[in-house]
Amino acid sequence: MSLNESNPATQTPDTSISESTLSFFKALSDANRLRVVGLLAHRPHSVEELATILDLRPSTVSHHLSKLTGAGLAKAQVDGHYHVYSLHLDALHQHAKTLSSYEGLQELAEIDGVDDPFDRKVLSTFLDADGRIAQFPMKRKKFEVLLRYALRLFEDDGPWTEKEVNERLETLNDDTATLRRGLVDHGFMERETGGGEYRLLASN
Amino acid sequence: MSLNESNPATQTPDTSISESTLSFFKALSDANRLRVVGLLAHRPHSVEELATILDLRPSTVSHHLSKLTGAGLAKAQVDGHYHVYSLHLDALHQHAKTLSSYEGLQELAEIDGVDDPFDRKVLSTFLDADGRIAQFPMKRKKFEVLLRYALRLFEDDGPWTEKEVNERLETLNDDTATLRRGLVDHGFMERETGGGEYRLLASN
DNA sequence: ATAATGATTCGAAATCTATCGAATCAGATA
DNA sequence: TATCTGATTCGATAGATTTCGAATCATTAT
Repeated sequence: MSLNESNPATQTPDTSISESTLSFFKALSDANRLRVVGLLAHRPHSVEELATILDLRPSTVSHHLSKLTGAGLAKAQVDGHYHVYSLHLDALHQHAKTLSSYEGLQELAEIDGVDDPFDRKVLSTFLDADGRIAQFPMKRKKFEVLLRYALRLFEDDGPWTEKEVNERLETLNDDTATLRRGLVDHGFMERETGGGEYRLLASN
Repeated sequence: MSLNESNPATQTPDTSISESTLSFFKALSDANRLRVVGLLAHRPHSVEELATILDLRPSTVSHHLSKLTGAGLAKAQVDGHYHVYSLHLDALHQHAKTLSSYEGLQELAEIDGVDDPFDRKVLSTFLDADGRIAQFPMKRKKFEVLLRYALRLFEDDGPWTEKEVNERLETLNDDTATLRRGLVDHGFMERETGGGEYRLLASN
């Protein structure tokens, strides 16, 4: 029993992974594009040249080049009506470094859709490999990062009973009371005065 | 006018690129597989665990893992009836190095279907980026590597007239006489006594 | 201005890939 | 031995990718 199963809010698709890493590998996952990179490593080439060497139509080469530039691997320099493409080494070296470092690799499994570097850092510190909260941080600011992380369990329309809230929070940590009180005290949720049900506050 | 156009022998498909490089990038060109790598970078996981975390069926995860192991990125350790997968860092570091070094990148455009390391070295030295012979080596052994490279222009059934032979060799170097004589003198081709046409000798 | 050339975009066809469920296989357990 | 559980393999399907040719753009040449 883990995250992601009966819970609608955890059905997050593959929006994880620094989008750029994926497009980087996708760009290099085709034989012809690898050859293009090899050719550009020798010297810059125009689209037509590449088309002749690779025995492909210019439109096809253009398509490949757009994937490479999209991944930051190549850049075009317009000269006359030739578009001369050359390699852009920065992206290559950066991703090569990711592959060489252990931390870089671990970040590939980082939490979905979290862009802020501070948030990523906090989450990678306090979540275990299964995405559960391993330990609560002392600092208020870090605790709030975890609370925002917990909010993704409540993306459907509320309100929810305390029992429902607890069930969802339990996928993150057994100490549901701390989490539930945290959500209220830090202004992410409110408890209705009437039935005592919970709902989200705006701004989320 | 370059290699690869009206010539049947140059219609070589994408058999270039150290097959392993391509499968490496293909293995990492999927969001879920990247997440698997990230998870394995934290600690080894069983198929079932991964399936739960990623919210995929075990059969799907199995499929992904077979791609990763096929690329040398992961390896399974059978324990009980659990298959515990862990990262295999060697492949990662090796390919990361390819990406960081200029020569490594250039080899991505290396010549189709040449496996022998010595041959690859010679060809990368004496061919230009378009696959033409930039210069003739002095050493007999290296010259023969180029002659074997030239043989791929004659994969259809001969014989060919001297004019036809020259036309094909011209795609490699303007000095067709040197190449043509080389092919004969080193025993790759023979000239018929009758009509003077050229044909291949066996062993090729 | 008109034509020509190289590049890109668009739409369509063929191929490949990710994913699932069902069937099978292999240890472990009763 | 029979059964259960986790892993793999197989077949099917929906979706993505590669590739082409035709149409369009932009820039140079006539």
